[in-house]
Amino acid sequence: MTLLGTSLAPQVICVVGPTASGKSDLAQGIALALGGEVVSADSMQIYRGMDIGTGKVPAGERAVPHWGLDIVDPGRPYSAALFQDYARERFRDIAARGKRAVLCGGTGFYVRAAIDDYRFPAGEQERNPIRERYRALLEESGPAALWDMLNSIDERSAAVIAPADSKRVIRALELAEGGISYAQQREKLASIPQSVPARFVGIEVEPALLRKRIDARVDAMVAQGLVGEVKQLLELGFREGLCAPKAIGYREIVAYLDGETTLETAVESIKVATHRYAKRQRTWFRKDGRIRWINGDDGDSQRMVGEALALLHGNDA
RNA sequence: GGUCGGGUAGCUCAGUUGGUAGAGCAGCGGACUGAAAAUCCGCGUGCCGAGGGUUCAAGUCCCCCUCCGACCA
Repeated sequence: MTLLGTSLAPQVICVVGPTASGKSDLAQGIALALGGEVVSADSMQIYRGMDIGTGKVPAGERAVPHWGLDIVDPGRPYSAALFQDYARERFRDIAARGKRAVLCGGTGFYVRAAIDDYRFPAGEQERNPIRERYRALLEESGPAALWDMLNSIDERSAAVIAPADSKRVIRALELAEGGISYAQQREKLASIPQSVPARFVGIEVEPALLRKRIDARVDAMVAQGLVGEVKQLLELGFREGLCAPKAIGYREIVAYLDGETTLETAVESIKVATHRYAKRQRTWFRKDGRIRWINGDDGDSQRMVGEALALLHGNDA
């Protein structure tokens, strides 16, 4: 919208798909071909020091600038709202230099926050006393009591949130204190307009094949020193973080280092958790009609880049 | 070779006094406006190892075969 006026409106190219589908290579390949720069939309790659387990493209393999990596310490909370600001700043900056932004995301929520007209209520802060209060309440009274509470304050929101979904119950309570209705926000969801000019390319991989690829990737991460990486993070107070310690691959290795499981079962759990994560990603992206899908079964990124470019050009005005 | 266990959903197993089967995990489908790799919701037809028998009716009882495990030789 702000970039109208040129026939060459530099649309952001979004590369999406489940983990291990080959997004990073495809995004970089497209950026290379178009003189672009990659902006990662990944809720875990933003953290410094979480490299192996998040599958960050190693610094030595970055042929174009990569943004959205290592922007915050693992102890810090982060959010889709912060990413929205960050990504849009990057888009502007990249465009100002005459380059093309290639958003590469596995975190569907972040992709939508960056591209679509999501309006997050103001007032974000690092330590959220209201949230902490409700969290404490959840601890002592349980999920049902919390939901009942929401139900008495904001019936409509309670109606659309499952009683066990404490995270959203808390968020709705928070919003209610500020006079905002969670339910009302949610109703607008379906009709949110796109606010950043963009094109979408998605990679799909046959599920059974993807699972095998994920398993191999997890084994490779362990071989590359995932355990050591987690140890180092723990020394830096990794446990205190709100989001980062929940990352797949990290929480399981922490459990192993705490002596709660064997390395073998930890690795097995990482694989299973990643399969499920890929499933959720598929579900998320599947419903987005803007995405043009290309097949990534063979993992041939050269071919995928060619196909993606053809697809993008074909639609170009 | 013999004795005892056991062969039931992809995996681990339940299955009451015989009335054609059910959990967990996996998997699949879905939701998702400040945590999203998070959080939550929904989905269980499988030659009950093969064959024969008893019975109105067998995963469940009897016979035989077969496979796995343990023990005895």
